[in-house]
Amino acid sequence: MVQSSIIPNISVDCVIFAYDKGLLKVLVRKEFIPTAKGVELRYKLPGNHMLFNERMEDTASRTLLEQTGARDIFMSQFSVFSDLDRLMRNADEYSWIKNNGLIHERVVTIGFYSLIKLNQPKKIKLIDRAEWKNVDEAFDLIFDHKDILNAALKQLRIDMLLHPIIFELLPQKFTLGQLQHLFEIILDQKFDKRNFRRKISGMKFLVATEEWQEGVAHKPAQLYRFDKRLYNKHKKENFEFII
Amino acid sequence: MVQSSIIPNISVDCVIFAYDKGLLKVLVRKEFIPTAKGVELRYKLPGNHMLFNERMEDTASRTLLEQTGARDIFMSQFSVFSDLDRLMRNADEYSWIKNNGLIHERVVTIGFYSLIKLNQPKKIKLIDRAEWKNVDEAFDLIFDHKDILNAALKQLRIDMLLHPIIFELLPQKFTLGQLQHLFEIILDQKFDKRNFRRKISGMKFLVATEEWQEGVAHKPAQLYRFDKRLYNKHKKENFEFII
DNA sequence: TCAAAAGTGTTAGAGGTACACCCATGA
DNA sequence: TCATGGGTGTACCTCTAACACTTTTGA
Repeated sequence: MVQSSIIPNISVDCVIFAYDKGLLKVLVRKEFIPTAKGVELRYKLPGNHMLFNERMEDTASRTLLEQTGARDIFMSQFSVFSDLDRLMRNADEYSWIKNNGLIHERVVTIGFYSLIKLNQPKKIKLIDRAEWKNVDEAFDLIFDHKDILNAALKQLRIDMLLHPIIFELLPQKFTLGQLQHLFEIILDQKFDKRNFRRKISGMKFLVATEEWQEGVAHKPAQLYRFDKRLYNKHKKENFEFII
Repeated sequence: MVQSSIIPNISVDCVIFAYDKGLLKVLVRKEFIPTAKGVELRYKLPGNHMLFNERMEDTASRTLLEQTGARDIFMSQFSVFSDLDRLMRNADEYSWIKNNGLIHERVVTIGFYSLIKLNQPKKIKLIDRAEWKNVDEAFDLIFDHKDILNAALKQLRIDMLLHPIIFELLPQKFTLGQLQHLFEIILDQKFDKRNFRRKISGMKFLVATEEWQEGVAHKPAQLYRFDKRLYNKHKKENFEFII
């Protein structure tokens, strides 16, 4: 891809969430920023400038593919960030990215958030310098990327109550305990186990498989899966997901 | 403002809603497009290219001010439109806007929707060629503006259930009948009058004034107002609006 | 045998839904 | 006096919230 095909004033930034070992993770890229005090390690969200022959969704897919090696990842455009000083809040960060030659003084960025299954079925291969960070430990992000992350989380919290997107973070087959726990960590709110399961069991599109957990030091849980077809049938009547 | 300060690839389009005589209106601009068959009357949403020294909200405010003469109008950024052919789906429309000299081949537009009080308290003065159209009669919009309008409506329907924004469309003092009717026409759904009023009366931030409707050919209704302070107090406990 | 999560019912209260009549006003 | 929307109460039912114990497994 040639340099000239880049739209200089528009970029797409991706907030890629994953659920791993009971924690909500976000994908960040390590960057080493030279400052007066020496080289500082900072993080940024993955992103790219939009190309002239791309829709914003294409730029987002390209970024996801580039960072994780995965295609067909769930993504949702949630907000735009256009503050005049968004790249210039910190002089060191700005001169660093300016020196990388990729950037115009004024870049409006379109925020996408993505949900990705870490285990199955697609293999995830992070590129060099990309890493998963716990969402609540991702503070030292450059530019306005912390704002973007917070806005993504806020949108995710709304969307997950209205649409069945939470399953994008879980393996194909999961336990109700995992499902409940994932709700709890994203919403930062505890649910009563029995009430949660009663509500869930009213959802016809959550179907029990004949498989059980293995190798756990407690009573193994039955595995469930999300049935998209059943969901599409039922949502017409039920209007939406609504947990 | 000089031409050179325009960012050529980014625009903001505004879907401005209003409630008038029991109908939901949207502001459109008349455009006369020369075609092989003669001059055709088409409509477009108001919008502007972003300037280099503007945030997207500034571009939106500028557009609102320019079209209606009003400031401090409620607005909300809801989506971005970046399809490659979004300005070129129709050759006549494209050559018309290209001849107006304002446009680059590739423009990504940021969609805002606005809610505006037609009667009070600010005086609305539409500029030439702007007019209110019933939302369900706004079909012949150019470019992808019909898509933008539909997306705005969809977002409005979600937002109005979660946040107390519906009052932005009503006069400062309104009847419960108006409020219910406005819900009904936006959501395209009927509500039971008694149940609606019971629910409403649980909302402490909707306060009855000591004024009544005048000049109506039926029993005059009591006027209510939305109290933002009370809302801000109560929402902490109640989490949100949620109708 | 211990620790850890799975799995399961009941009750009380709150909130939702469905439904019909009289009232005040201007035309 | 008629048409129009305003204003009101009740009964049923569903959903929510709160709560504790037994089971199965690996370590």
